Amino acid sequence: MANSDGQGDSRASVTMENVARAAGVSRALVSKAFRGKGVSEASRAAIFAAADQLGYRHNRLAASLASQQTDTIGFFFLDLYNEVFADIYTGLARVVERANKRIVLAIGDPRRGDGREAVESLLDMRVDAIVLAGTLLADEQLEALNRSTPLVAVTRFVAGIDSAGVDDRLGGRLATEHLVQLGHRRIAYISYHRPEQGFSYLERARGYADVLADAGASPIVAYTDFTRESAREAARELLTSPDRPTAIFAHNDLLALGVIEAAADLGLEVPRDLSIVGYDDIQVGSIPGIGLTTVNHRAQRLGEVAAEMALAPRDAAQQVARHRMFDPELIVRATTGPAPE
Amino acid sequence: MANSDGQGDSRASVTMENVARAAGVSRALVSKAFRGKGVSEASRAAIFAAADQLGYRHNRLAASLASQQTDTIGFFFLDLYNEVFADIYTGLARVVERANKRIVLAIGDPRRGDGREAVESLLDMRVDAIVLAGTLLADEQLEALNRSTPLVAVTRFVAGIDSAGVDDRLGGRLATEHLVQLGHRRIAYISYHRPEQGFSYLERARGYADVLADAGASPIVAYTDFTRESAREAARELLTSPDRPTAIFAHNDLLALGVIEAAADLGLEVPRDLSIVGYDDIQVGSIPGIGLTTVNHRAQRLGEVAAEMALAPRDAAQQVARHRMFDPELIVRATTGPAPE
DNA sequence: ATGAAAGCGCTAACAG
DNA sequence: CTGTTAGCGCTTTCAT
Repeated sequence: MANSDGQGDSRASVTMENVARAAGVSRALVSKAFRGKGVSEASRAAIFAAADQLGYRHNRLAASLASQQTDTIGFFFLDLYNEVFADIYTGLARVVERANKRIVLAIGDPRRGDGREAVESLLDMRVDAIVLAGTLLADEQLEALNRSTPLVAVTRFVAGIDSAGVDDRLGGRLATEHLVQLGHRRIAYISYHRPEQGFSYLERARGYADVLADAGASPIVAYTDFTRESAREAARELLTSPDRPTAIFAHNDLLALGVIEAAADLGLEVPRDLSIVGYDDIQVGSIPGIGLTTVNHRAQRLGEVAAEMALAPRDAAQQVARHRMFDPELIVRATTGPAPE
Repeated sequence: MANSDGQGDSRASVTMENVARAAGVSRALVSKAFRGKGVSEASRAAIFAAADQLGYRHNRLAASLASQQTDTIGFFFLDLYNEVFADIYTGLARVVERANKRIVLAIGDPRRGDGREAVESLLDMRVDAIVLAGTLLADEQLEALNRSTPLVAVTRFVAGIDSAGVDDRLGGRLATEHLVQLGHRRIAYISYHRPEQGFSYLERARGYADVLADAGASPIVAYTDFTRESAREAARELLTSPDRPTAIFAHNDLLALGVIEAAADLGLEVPRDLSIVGYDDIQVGSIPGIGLTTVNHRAQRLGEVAAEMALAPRDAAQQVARHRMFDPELIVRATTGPAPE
């Protein structure tokens, strides 16, 4: 009795044709029944009965090919280790599901390239639109991609591309002002940088620079590759330099966690010896023992807004890109305190 | 000049047929060229030239439909907020990419159901195999699914299903013994429980019970839904009970973080007033300020092993399921200390 | 409401 | 090495 357990092999897939025959109707009718189109109650019943009797499973590949639409939104995000993307996804998924569409994911890796392949894979799948969070692609690359599939960038502003984010310059300012008010003057900024591409997520750095200029202090900037480990190293370097900073503003919370580690590595106490501010307000930052001061941009909402844009057919004639921008909010917790001395 | 920017509309997709015509060859040859089959150098060049001149993009939908294979592994994981899945994914992706296959993801949500729909979506996509991490589906459901598409369960053992994991009973024992050795007797366990399904991830709890029995102590168990918030509540309840535990062993690190929060909520100092042990050894657990004592199971490796199984065609005639089991390791950090008194 | 026929864009034998 | 001929499983007019 090799393999004859009722359910059968299921290797040879059951097709609509089979269901149609079993239900005594045409293939077209089965198709309609499955998509909730007008079908008589009798047929519908017969069809569904036949379908699950045969163990029929709708083949989305074939359906998408035939209908020329996938009803799917692609979502690329940079890093599975950065919780902020979970927030964005949560908001996105909520809206996309409500619209009865699907999401297909492509995950990048800040340690390995700019995620171009991951995004390409989304294009290959013929998604209706792509939402990008934390993309490392250059502006021109994004603009090129946008020509073949509508893009929505989260937390990133590029002229011709729809986007959702907060005013990062203001965010950078809030963070830095907070530190200045606490008496800090030697304030470093840990950023992302990809020299070969000639771009960065610059606005936060601008806000930082604005405030330092007003305070008559000079910027100290270190670069990372968007991983906690690299932030840890960058911070270590900063903190072992002759005139070490008394505060560090990290481009995001993940990097800030790296800074916290570096401080501990060097036996510095936070915030007594070093104040730290992040950006994103990820959940782990609020855990007692971390208590990270940060800038909140309501990532879930950004995901929702991005989803709405991705779902809304951009009006005819490539109208001008839509940019939705909100205000960030400073969240003061335990990693910031008065400057030493 | 409405929209005539060279690149064209790209709405009307370029097909293989177009490329073939432009290159002066047959459609079949284009197909071969794109799949690295034997094609003369001349044709190959002409084809690729024509292809990217026309902006051709290979349609995987059509390809999969025609070839009856997607070369894709589906990966379901429970929760985007639990870093352990990032580790598993990392290992999985490494192996799958090396094999030149693709991964399609389906993400669950412990707050909303058992992820059945997410897994179904993977089946709809006709993936070659599905790797499940943190699935909440019942054994029978998994067995049923396994009949239509090969499954590999990570960190979960079901008789008929391939799996990769560590000896959780041993892991539970290691964690609990550690606490007993520190003098704790009132040790609670925070678990996952889904009563309506009649199953749990039980092995860790068994290890815990084993040790408590040996120590002559009695178990104290609380249930959660696998979210940090619910662990926080469960712990709060435990910690405000008349004879509160001096130690809590959480089913995983994410839940342990919730316990840490609860302790802080109640003004309890860790580990002076309360010792905490997690399971998974996620990265954030090692951050100074958290320093979570935990059990490591090398999640990345589990992902790799699972990928290997998913890629290896299970031998003819449904042979017996393969189970790969490793040994867990206790990692002692700062959240555990001597029992009070 | 239902069915017939014509594809969607590609791959898979099989010839040549 | 190259082309021809059939489909893959479904959706879509367009009749009936």
